[in-house]
Amino acid sequence: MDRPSRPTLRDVALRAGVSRTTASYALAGRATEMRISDETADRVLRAAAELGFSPNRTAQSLRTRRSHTIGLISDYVAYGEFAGRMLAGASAAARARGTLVLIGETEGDASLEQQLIEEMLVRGVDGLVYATLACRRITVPEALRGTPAVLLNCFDASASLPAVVPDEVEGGRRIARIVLDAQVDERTVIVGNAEDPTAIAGERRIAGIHAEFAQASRRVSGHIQSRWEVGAAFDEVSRALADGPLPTALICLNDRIAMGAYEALEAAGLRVPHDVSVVAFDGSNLAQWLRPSVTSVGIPFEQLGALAVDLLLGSADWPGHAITLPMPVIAGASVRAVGQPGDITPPPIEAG
Amino acid sequence: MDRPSRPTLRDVALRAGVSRTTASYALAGRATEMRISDETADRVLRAAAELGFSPNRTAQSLRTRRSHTIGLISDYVAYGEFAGRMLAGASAAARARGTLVLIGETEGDASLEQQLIEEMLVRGVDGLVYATLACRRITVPEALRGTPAVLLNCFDASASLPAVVPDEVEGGRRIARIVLDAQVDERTVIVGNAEDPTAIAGERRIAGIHAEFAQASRRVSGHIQSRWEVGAAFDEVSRALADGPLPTALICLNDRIAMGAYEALEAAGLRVPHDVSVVAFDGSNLAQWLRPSVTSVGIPFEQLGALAVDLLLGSADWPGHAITLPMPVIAGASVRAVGQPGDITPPPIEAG
DNA sequence: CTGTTAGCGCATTCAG
DNA sequence: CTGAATGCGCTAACAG
Repeated sequence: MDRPSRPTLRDVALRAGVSRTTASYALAGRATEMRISDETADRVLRAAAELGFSPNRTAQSLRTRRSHTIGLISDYVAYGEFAGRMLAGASAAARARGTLVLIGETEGDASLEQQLIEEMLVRGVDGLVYATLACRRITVPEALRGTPAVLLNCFDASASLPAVVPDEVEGGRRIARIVLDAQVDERTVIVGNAEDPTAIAGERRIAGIHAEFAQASRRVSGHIQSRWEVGAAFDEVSRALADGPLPTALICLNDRIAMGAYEALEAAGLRVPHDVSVVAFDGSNLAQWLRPSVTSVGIPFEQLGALAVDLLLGSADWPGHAITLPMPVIAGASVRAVGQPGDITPPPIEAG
Repeated sequence: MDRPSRPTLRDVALRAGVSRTTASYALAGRATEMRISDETADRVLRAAAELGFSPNRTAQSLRTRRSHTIGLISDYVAYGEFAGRMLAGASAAARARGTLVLIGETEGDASLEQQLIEEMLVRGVDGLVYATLACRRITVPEALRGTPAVLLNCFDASASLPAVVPDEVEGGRRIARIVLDAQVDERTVIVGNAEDPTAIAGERRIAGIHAEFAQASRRVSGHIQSRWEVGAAFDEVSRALADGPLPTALICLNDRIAMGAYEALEAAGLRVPHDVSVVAFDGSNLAQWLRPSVTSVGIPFEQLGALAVDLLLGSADWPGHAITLPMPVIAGASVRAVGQPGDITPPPIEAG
């Protein structure tokens, strides 16, 4: 008493009174090409519909070597909202092309990574998306060679594989422009370190900020080193506030740092944006939940994921170098508007 | 010039100088059972290793009707950290049994849901996990009938399918016990509504809180209705603080509400836990990031996901009704300790 | 226009 | 102990 097995092509052909070949062609939409009469093709289609037939992808895959399935390997699929958004974007783009996504979480373990890639390959995936939670420079795993693959939120120095990453430098410029435009840039301080040599988001964001300030003939006044965590940021910003002159603007390298900075400012009796303007990166939910909401440059995770899949499945072209996607500014209420009264009235500043 | 195709069983047999049958048995670990000499079996294993052989799962699957792949259907895989944690737990449990996970996000669309289930079935998945982001009562989709399936973070009233859910009632009791033990329960107010008839977390948490209070011959003093969002909670708690008597303890139905409550308390010049103790549900990162960190009852998402998969793949037994998993208390610093000075010194309270 | 035939790579029954 | 033969469900030459 097994569960009733699904109808097979044979059943459809039988019911339509044709051969399996004819049924196959009709179902594949190659009726006219194969000069099958409309009447016959129609009969096949009707039979299939009545039986609720859909082709067994396993058998189809064995024959055609296309599984309509791709694999997505990531260091973390469970770390906050970001990985989920990449997955969602990739999954939606794949589904739009009739393919499903197999997931694998490596937790950064190279051996596990290789096992997962192998497991996907023996299942005949049509290709692999290799993603990282944090944007980083990587060396392509050996197991990825010989298979269609695309890098998502990471890239290889030799550009051996198509890659999709956020335009972090331009993102840095955008957030800097907001500070400059609001004229709260008298004492702008960056918060967050950039010590991990493989995670490149920090250095690129900083580079963008400096570039935009330089272009406006301005300079960033300081840099508070801090891990990208709430607690660390609270500690470091608190210390900086106690030690040095008050900043007029804080550019936090991510939203968690902004949260820590908020807490530190509040503890110091400073108000955002009245006393200090705060901007950040990531555009996470957290940025919107804080009071006032943080103006933050978001990461287009869904689009990154979707583009990676489109690249993999051939509907997008690869220019031969990493594709960068723009980072949207998500406006909050954490920047003092020009002309809005504050403790410090912005004086005209001479260019450095 | 195709990429070199993977070695096949034939190649292994050839290299070992045996038939495909023998190679198959040796590789399947059925050497002794089939009375194959150790020497021969060894030769096969070596040949396989040298060639880097692993069986083509597609072919294997077509023959055996087992794909070593399961599908996970969820309304949202991209909504915050929760869905990711379920995925991670499910994925890890599956991998431990040599199976991979196919994902599908329905966004609550029944038609899309059915399509995704069908797509997974035609790929020959060994079973399906049907998950919801919020714990809810559901009616099992028709497409799930006739296939091994397990419900994750949701359940069917008729218990037609194995289900795994957090023990929300016991979670409610635990958080209530913390408030009672700390003796900050003079004026305990619940924050959050429970209006969605299908999402049962709210009503169960509330039931647990009331039960524990009743057992201690105490009563909850009030209930602030609010959507489970930061902004809404800020508004409602602010209003309540302005209108009525000050609470001594706030039990927030999730962490986002707690964040809104924190902001409202701060705006009202009240300190946590000095003036008001705050506890919550979900145990999200947010609870740890707030200052002071929020004592929160967590949801064991990884374990829920893992257990669902174990149930599906047959290594765990189903008692015939939904399995509940305990919700761990994640201690924070948001509850005033017994004897710690506060604006309100807890007097002995007469039982109601 | 349609049917026959031959595998895709593997597991398995049945003779040696 | 081992090898030849069969078929999972489907696609695609290749004849009719």
